Amino acid sequence: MAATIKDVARLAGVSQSSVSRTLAAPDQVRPETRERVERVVAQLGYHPNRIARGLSTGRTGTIGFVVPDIANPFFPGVVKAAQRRSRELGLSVLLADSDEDPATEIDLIRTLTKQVDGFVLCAPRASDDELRSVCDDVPVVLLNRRVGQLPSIIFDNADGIRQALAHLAALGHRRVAYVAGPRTSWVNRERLRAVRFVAASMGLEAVETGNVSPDFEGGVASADLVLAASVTSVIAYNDMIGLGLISRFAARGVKVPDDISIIGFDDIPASALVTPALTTVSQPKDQCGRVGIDLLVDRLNERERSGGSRTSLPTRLIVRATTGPARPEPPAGPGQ
Amino acid sequence: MAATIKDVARLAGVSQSSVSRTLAAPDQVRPETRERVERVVAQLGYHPNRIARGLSTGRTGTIGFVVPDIANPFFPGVVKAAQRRSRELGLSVLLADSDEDPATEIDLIRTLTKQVDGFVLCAPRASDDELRSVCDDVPVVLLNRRVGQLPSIIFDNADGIRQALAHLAALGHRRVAYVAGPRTSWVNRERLRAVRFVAASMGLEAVETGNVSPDFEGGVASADLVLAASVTSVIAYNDMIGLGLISRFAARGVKVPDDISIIGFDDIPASALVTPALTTVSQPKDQCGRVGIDLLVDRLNERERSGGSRTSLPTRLIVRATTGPARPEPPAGPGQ
DNA sequence: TTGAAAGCGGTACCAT
DNA sequence: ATGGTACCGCTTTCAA
Repeated sequence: MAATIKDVARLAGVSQSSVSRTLAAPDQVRPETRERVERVVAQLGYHPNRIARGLSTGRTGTIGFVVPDIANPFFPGVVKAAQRRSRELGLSVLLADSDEDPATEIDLIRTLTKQVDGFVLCAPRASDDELRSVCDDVPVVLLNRRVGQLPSIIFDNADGIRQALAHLAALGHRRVAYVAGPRTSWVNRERLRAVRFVAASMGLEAVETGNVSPDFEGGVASADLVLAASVTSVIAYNDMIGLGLISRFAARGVKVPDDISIIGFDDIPASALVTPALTTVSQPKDQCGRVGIDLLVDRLNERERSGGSRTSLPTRLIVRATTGPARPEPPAGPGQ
Repeated sequence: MAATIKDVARLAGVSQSSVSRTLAAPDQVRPETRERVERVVAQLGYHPNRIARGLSTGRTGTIGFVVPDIANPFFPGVVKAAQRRSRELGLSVLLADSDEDPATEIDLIRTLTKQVDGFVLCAPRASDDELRSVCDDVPVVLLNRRVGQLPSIIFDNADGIRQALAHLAALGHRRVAYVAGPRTSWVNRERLRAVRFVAASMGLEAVETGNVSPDFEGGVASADLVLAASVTSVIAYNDMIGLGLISRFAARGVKVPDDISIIGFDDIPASALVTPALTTVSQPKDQCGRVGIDLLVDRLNERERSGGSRTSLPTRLIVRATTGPARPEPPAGPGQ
């Protein structure tokens, strides 16, 4: 079996207390003693049992990280960054996948609550009220979701939309479609609002083609609607929809970007790999994951500051091959 | 604070032992007592502290899941399945990302060892010896890697290669290139060996274009080599390389699949999204993740069976748009 | 069937 | 500076 603090104490001829101190507060122990302990620690390859430590300190050294769907290409990047940052801080990450189900999400959190010091909730699907109630029991940081004053990190969606629309306007586009994601999505509402507001302020005409599922199929399904809308450009709720649009446009012989320009959101890995590569609004996933951990750790340490800090991360337009100058005339829709 | 077993015991007017029993072995307590306890449990929303339980039982209810790179599109699918299965079994998953670094990997495992009941090591990068030594301390299941008799789950790479080559042969191809992945990769060696063996047995001519990094850039870099090899078809070590090939071929005006057929490996999500969609050998990621957990749990329970069970999962060719009939003449390479 | 009590491996307070 | 010791929350003998 692995060595315990007792073994170390015995072999070093000191008390458990001294061993514990040597590890936690080396300067509180005489160099002589310290060295003796350290030698034994090294010799035995002793590593304190974090579980046991957790029991007495109340701190587990573990952070719960909840995502709706780890297979969704947006999340791995965030998880990776969070993971890396946690390691730097000597923390572990307990990952939980809620399968996009609000009930599972809450259930997961409740079950794990005592195993972790706090949670980073990535784009949580639960209701505001549920989220609030969870926060009463355990420190939480929200990613990509804002609920009251709870500490959260979001991306500057409005500015992303602004950059996208400015880009299109500069290319001479006047009519742009917005393919909306799930009606229930907080982020979708944010982007939709921004499209309306910014388009108006830029003198662009924004048309909405309705809500679709935020995946490839959703994009495929909305492609014909977009065409029928006689626009020269389209902004998709996310990249998966954008990819679906590209695919369906190709199948219908609509040239991208000659006939129509496409802009996605998220900059998922696949966007750079397709042909033509998708112009997209990138959200700094790594920064998001890192800051998420940092914010949570801050809260863990400074228990006094109960007022949540709300952070906004910049987005950045990445121009690739799906955007180009507007055609003089919009492409003919099927019914024209 | 959250309720403890003491609170429940006091309110129910019984001992801690009875509460513990009510939860662990309900049939060992008088129905009367049980009901009283259960009522209080419900009333207090009591959930046993898994950390504390872990201390006394030596079981944490947590499984360590180590991946080289969660951002590698192959892994999220596996993780998701493992996650789901763990949840079904009431287990939690501690995810660790080694950043493709063997040293980090081992370090991670050592640190986490006492926090978990066992590990599932996904395509571990460490050496055979290191892996063996780890296994002395904690139950481990290997995914996509075989080390001696250690319990492991691999895919039937050879059969995947066989299916791929048979498909190409049926399309009339006679010369096929294999774009190899990292020389150090266990899986690459497996596939390379199979290519040589199976091609020979089918009367196909296999040419090797050398090792490249297993990513998009690797594919791009090898595309011209493939062309110069005057083959009509190519099998890539993995899909990312395949995607790179598609991209570079498109840039060079080489038509896929008319001029050359491409087959990838892994069936990562992006493969289905690109145009033309990539024909690929699919490995059942979900099954892999699920079985990985099951196998580990088996070992956890039946401590006697120390002989490792070695499982092989079937692979399946998914024909999409990058494979077609062989051209009568191979495309002209640059130097011809 | 039930309760008392001894750990599990640490931490931290209190003396010394 | 060091050692003794009472917990942390739960499980698990061992008696009753």
